[in-house]
Amino acid sequence: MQAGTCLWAGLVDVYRAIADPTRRAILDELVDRSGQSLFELCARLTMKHGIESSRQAIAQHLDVLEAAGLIRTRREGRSKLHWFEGGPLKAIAERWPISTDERTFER
Amino acid sequence: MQAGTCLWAGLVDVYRAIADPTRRAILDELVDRSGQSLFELCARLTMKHGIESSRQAIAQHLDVLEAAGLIRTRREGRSKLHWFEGGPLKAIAERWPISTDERTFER
DNA sequence: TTGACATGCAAGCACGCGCTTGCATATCAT
DNA sequence: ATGATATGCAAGCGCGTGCTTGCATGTCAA
Repeated sequence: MQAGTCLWAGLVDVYRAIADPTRRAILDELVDRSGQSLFELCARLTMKHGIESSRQAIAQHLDVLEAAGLIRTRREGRSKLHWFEGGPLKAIAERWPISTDERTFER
Repeated sequence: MQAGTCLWAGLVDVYRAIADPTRRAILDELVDRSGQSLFELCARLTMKHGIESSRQAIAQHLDVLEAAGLIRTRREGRSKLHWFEGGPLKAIAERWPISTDERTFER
């Protein structure tokens, strides 16, 4: 996915990115603690979220999230650190009316 | 999907429901005009959104959206009318911080 | 009742997605 | 230099997903 299916990297919309529960947990983790590396994420996802995905699987999820603009990255030595980026989520929050008006059930 | 894969109907989360572009267009349409029937939706999706999915395909999408709690339905004669329901979207809007603070990129 | 209209149900299929496996590259300590 | 650490790249696989096809059920007008 990092390469075999690396045709995306632009055709990855935010909606599909957050469709996967593991990717949502990654976002939760990065909000809780910024600038984690891949190894840190793997460890804490296993500890706190009960996720047992492999390192490669997590790396692929990170690629999808980055392609969707939901995380920013920066190399630091031999590690790659990751930051949460909430900007793209605005589109979702503003697209449909959230509040439920009872009158909407009438014609 | 309406039956063959009708094991869901509860294990359909909101995130997966809005992952499909056709389903998002359906929500847009129902927000724009409440209480549409399946036929109305098919027609207007083709007209305004350039979607050429079959009636059965749209019906299956509606099942997914209803299972996710994103639409409510009501039978009216031989038609089944559909209403948008924004409640489940709250979970998404409130889960992660939307506003992008530049300091988040620092450790 | 009969036919037309609107939706429901079921089975099968092609493709994408997430995962694994295996190896390659890059950086740091000794 | 050498090994250890951390990540990158590529190919392949199983399964879920969305779609199609075909028919059944239900509702209304004549």
